[in-house]
Amino acid sequence: MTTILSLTSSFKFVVKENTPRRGAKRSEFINQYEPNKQKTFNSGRTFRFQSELSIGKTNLSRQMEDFVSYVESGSVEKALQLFDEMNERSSFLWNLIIRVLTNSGFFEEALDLYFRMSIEGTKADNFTFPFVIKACGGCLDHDVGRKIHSKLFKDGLDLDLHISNSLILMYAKLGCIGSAEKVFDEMPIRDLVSWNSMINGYIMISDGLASFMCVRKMQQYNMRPDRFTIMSTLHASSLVCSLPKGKEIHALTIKSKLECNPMVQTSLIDMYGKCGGMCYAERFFNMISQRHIASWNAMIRGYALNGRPLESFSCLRKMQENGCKPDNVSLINLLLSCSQVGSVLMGKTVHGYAIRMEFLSHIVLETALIDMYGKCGEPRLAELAFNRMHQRNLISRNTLIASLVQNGLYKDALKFFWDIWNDGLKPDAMTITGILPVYSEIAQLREGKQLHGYIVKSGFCSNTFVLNSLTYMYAKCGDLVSARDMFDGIFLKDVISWNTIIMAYAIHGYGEVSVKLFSKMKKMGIKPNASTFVSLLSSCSVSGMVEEGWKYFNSMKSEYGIDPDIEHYGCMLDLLGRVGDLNRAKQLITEMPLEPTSRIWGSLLAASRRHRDLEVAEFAAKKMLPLEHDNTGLYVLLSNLYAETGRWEDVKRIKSLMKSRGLTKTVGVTMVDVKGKTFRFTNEDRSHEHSHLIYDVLDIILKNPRGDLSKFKPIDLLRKMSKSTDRHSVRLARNSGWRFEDLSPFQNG
DNA sequence: TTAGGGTTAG
Repeated sequence: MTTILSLTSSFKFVVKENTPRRGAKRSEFINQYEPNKQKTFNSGRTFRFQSELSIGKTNLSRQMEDFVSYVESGSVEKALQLFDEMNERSSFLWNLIIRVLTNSGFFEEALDLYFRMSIEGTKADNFTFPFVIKACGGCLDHDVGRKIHSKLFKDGLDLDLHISNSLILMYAKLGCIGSAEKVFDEMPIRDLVSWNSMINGYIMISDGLASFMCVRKMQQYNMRPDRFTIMSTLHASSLVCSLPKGKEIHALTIKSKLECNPMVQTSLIDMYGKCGGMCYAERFFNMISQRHIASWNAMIRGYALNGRPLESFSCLRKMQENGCKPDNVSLINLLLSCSQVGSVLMGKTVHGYAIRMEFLSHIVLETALIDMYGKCGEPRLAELAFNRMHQRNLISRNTLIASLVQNGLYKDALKFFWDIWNDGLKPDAMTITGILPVYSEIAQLREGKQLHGYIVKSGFCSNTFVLNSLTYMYAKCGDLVSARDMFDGIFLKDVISWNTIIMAYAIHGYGEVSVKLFSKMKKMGIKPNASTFVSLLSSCSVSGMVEEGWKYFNSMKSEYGIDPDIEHYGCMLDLLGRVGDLNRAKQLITEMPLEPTSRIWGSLLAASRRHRDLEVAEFAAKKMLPLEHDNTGLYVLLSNLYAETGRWEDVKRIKSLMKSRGLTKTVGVTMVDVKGKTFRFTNEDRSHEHSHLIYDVLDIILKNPRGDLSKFKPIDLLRKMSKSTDRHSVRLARNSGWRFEDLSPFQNG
């Protein structure tokens, strides 16, 4: 027989360990508990097992008393030490030790002790299983969970009230809501906990409506809601973002005399914050006599979620004045406000405070720091914060990848993405949605397709977020057909899916299709948001649909209650500029209720250049210059316009102005991916050995805008090319056995 | 001894 001798406090972080209970042979399992063998768990705890020791001197009843008190107070280490010293362990003692481990979050250890219990000959009973099942849910161990359920079925214990209640929650935690419902339906007797577990189960899978329906059904069975029911339904209200529903539950809380419960109070503030009712949250919060830290934190978060970041900081000050010290959660919530303001200085202050108060390392806080640095435009600081973490998980990696992508550091993002596999982890849907924009930006369709293959293999194909990103990736990489395929394959299309496909057709110049898709979207009952109109107005712009453009622009406020933002005005200006209505464009700028940005003036400038209107161009440039004096594009645009109208003196003036201000022309680079190799080329670039050939084909392509190039067989192209004066390129093409897809512009990629 | 709990990162 082996016993646990001691629990060392060496917090060594073990990334992944295959515990023998997963499909291992029984002998292997027993083997790990050999005398003097040490075992480290994922939690970082290390147990050492030694041969049986006899103590015998201790007064048994006193020992038992101490043991129970350690378990009651959650003193895991002391309880384990005492458990270790006990010679005879009844199922009662085993149940207690498994209970304390599970309730302290040592799920893996609790499961190991459960297996040891049976090996040592003590039978698990109806008191053991609720905690063992909870441990399975805690460490998301689907296999063990199902195996234990089968064993319970065989032993006839599966219908026990407490065991069934635990099974409902375990299945919900594992995302198997169907299994949870089955357990619930088959229960011969259900108590309030059963109903609460099912209600909470729906919350776990983010199904607020199902949760409400379950509450209604529960009331039909004459079950009166308790504080757990109230907390869950408040959570459900936040999930469906329904303030009226939340208020209804607040009324029920008062009726049920549960309003004074601190946890219910926090849930109420949280619900109001998440449903956009901060005034109700404030009113309620001011009524509370004894404010708990969680209530303060819920207020701080509420302000951040409602776009009132500065007030979340004043709330923190008030909290401190009231003698309540901020904790990890307060700082996590504050970081959200820092990101909203985009103030890295405020973020650094929070970071510094966290270090001084010794809140680090804390994985959630550290991840929030990475996110803040990324959103504040400091990807290198995000990376630094990541590198300093003692423990990293998939979420912290995903956050770093998203931060790098947001800030255009695509190569670094890819490196961290591949590191996920190297570190033995598996990317999840969030990783995929984080990294996919990289392939869109660098237009690497081949790699993008490879990732698509991984998505299919990993079963993320039903995830709307993933499919939205794939739609965008294909559209940006020029493969509109695949983009449409992706969109059509989305089972639950959300507003982002529709916005993406509308934008996809817009960027390919098919504005009419975008408009049709918008009508379809409305028919399907999807409510457009501000981004929908950016996509839609861009579509009208690319296709020069002025009337439709105005119609949609005007409907934003009147039909959908959306105030046009600067981006929408920008789209309208692009549209007016494209059709050459410069006067109307100028009028729109003067009439708009927002302060024109350089983007707005830039749009007018580009339009006036296109229509060779020097007067409007100079007007726009004068307005733009104070806002963006270092915008090279502005100077270049103006200089080109002067050149086109033959004002060479002005061209010289602009060029010397650029020189004196230290501005150099930014070169635009186009990248083409051909057979796995990326080629970059710039305007008028003739560095490639086949540049004659390339320019000839380019000429053919340009003469066939919007034409279906696939119908051109290589021989046709060659025939067309043979008419070209450059015989050399044709000969070269024939000799090299050139095919259309072999167009490899410049091999300096 | 039994089950369910507030605010918390992408």
